[in-house]
Order: sequence, then structure tokens, then C-alpha cells
Amino acid sequence: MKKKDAYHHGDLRADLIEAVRRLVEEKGPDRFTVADACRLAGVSTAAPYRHFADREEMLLAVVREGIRAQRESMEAALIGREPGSVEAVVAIGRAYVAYATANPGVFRLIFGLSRTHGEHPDLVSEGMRTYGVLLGQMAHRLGRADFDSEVMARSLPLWTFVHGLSFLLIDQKLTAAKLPVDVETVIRDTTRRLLAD
Amino acid sequence: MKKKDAYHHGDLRADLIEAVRRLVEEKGPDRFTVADACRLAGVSTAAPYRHFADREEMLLAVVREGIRAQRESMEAALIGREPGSVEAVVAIGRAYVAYATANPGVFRLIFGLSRTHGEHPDLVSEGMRTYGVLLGQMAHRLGRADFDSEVMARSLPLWTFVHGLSFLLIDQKLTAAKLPVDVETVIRDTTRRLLAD
DNA sequence: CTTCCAATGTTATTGGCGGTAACATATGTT
DNA sequence: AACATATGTTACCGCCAATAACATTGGAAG
Repeated sequence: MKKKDAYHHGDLRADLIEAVRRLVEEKGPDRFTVADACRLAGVSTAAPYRHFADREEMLLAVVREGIRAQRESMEAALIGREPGSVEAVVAIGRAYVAYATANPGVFRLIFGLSRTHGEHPDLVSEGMRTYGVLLGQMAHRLGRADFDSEVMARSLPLWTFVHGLSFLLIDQKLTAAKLPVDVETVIRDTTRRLLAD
Repeated sequence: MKKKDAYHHGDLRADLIEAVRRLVEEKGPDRFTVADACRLAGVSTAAPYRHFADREEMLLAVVREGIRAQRESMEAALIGREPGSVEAVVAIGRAYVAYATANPGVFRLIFGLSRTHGEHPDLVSEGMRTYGVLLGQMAHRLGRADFDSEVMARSLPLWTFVHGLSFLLIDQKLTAAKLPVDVETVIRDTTRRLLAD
């Protein structure tokens, strides 16, 4: 019924979200300012408050979009792979890390503003859907119908591994310390180890 | 010669660092303000600039202290353990995660303000010293005299694992999603897998 | 002990930001 | 054509980071 966002500006809400996303990538989540986003979108500094309650809601919109984009890249990576195979799990991990390194600002935002995450059930369920991509492969691999404790126990190390690798890569802890890392190899080898019986 | 910090206030520099540390834990690294730290220390808002160039330098001081504290807890965890043993590596990982969960604000700060880290060689080398604790155990375990590529390749997955686990725990991704996790068990089991021949 | 300089701290000020209120304009519904 | 509502702007407030000008303290030199 209501399209909510095709008025004066065209689609200010969407334009602002895109501006925020760009600024978060360019300057980092902490250096983002509402005023900058307004300048990028070409509106006054009061305009955003017709679409967002406050600065944090603007960032949360980018978080929602980011979680979804990362999950979709993981799901796309599964296409054509044998369900539950090592290659399938490797593909998920590769996609996870690739999203983080390609969108470090948004990735940091997703996992950085976490104090507020618990208060946003939709974000929690969105995150669970992402984790579910891995859980699904693991359940298939273990021949389980549901996500039982065994599926959980075998999946968590894989998640934490790619998660930690993502952070170390985007924080440049490895390159700064002159530690050459072949990302593809470390993902592949470690996944194999963690999937071994 | 110069003690730099035992004047009017006693030791304002140290007091401010402690105030920043407390505020970073209480409110999060992003919500920290210089003005708050001044109120905690009982000085005017201009006083800090006699001891720090700007807000970021105040945070960097806490980062330095945090990196050191985490490393010391890891080294302490090694005392009385067989060098290079599974138990030694587990102890390091446990200490790493324990520091993160006990000091989530500082931990996030250490790995969050990373854009500036590369510009601070002292922080990079401090971080390497921490990683060196793990590398030392791994070299001992593999019977290598130096940190060669094999030591590196076997250490990195362990680091990324505990690093990712730390973030998922403090970001409450697991508890928010009602995923019960026995931290001790997942560290122990995963370390064993990653150390297996 | 006195003098004086450098280190340390305060008050006053500037510029920028997040957010609100009052006002202005466009939209589409009747 | 007229009006209610959604959207956008201008003016404003309080807070903060940072700087400058001024005040005070501690200790070294005589």
C-alpha cells in the first residue's frame, strides 16, 4: 500500500543506506557521521530523522543488509557442490572470509555494535539463518535430520575459525606483522582437519 | 630524570588511562568520551592534552596495556606445563579467550582500531610478541629451532580459532542465538584436532 | 631560602555533530 | 479543488574534541 520512499528525493531512505555503507567502508564504522551521509545524499542534516530514529538505526540498516549479503554469497558458493562434502564446507568458509575482506567496514559493524544486537531479535534470527547454512551442510554430512548437539559441536569450531581468520585479515594483523598467509590453503587445510573423523 | 607524572594531581596520566579503560569496558570503545574520562579523574576537559595528543592516543595507551596484560596471562598459564604439549597449547588458548571475555571492551579496542595499528610499529611488535607465545610452543612441539613456515602454518589456525571464539563470545552471538557452548570443551577438542599429526 | 623556569592544570572559546522543533512543500485522495 | 499526511528545511540546543590564553605548582640554580 504505502511505498514510503518515492517522494521528494526519489528514495532517500535507500540512498542514505547506501551512503552510510560507503562511508562505513571508507572511514570505518566509528568515524561515520550522519552529517557526512547527508552531504553524500545531498539533503539537510535533519532529513534522515524522517526515516531513521537515530544514527544507530542507520547503521543497523546497513548491518541487516550486510548479514543478508554475506549469507547469499555463502549460499551461492554451494551451488553445484555435493551437499555435505568437504568442498561444500570449504566453499562456505571461503565465501564468509571473502565477504569480510571485501567489506571490512560492514563486517566489523555487523560484529561490533553487538551490545545492541541482543536487543534486536530480527538481527539475531538473521544471524542464525547465516549460521544455518553451515549447520545444514554439517547435518547432511553427519546424516542427521535436525541440528542436534553433535552437529552443533562440529560446526562451531569451523565458524569460529573463519570468523577469526576474517578479523585477523581485515585488521591487518597478519600483513602488518609480515606474516604471509595463503588464505585459500589455510581455509582448505583447516577445514579438512576440523571435518576429519 | 623526568617522572612526567607526579605533579599537581599525583599521577594524572596513569589515572586517565585507568579511567579510559573503565569507560571502554562500561560503555564500549565507541561510546567512550574524553569528557567522561576527565570527570572520572576529576580534572578539566583540557587536562588530558598535556599527556596525550588526542582522544586516539588515550585509547592507544589502553591498547598497549591490554596487549601486554593478555600476553602475560598467556605466559602465566604456561607455568608448570610441559613445553609443546597439548595441555600447554590449550592453556594458552584458554587464557586468550578468558582475557577477551573478562575485558571485552579492551579486546574489541585492540582489534578494532586497527586502521591505525599499522601506523604504530610498537603495537605491531607487541602483538607479534603475543603471537610468539604460541609460536614458541609450536616450535618446541615440532622440534624446530626457529619459526619456520611449518611452525607458522600449524599455529595460524589455532590463533584464528581462539580469536574467532573470543569475538563470538563477547559479541554474544552464541548466547543471543541460544547456542549453549562449553568453552573449555570446545577449546580442548578443537586444539587437539588442530594439533593432530 | 629565594628566584625563576618548565611542567601541569583551568577557563574561555571554536567548530562540528546528533538530535528536536517549528516551519515549508509536495503528494495523492476525496 | 482542498485537505491531511508524508517528506524536507531552517533554526536551534547541548555535548564533545581540541586549542589558546592564563594560572599555579614543583624543583633546580643561585
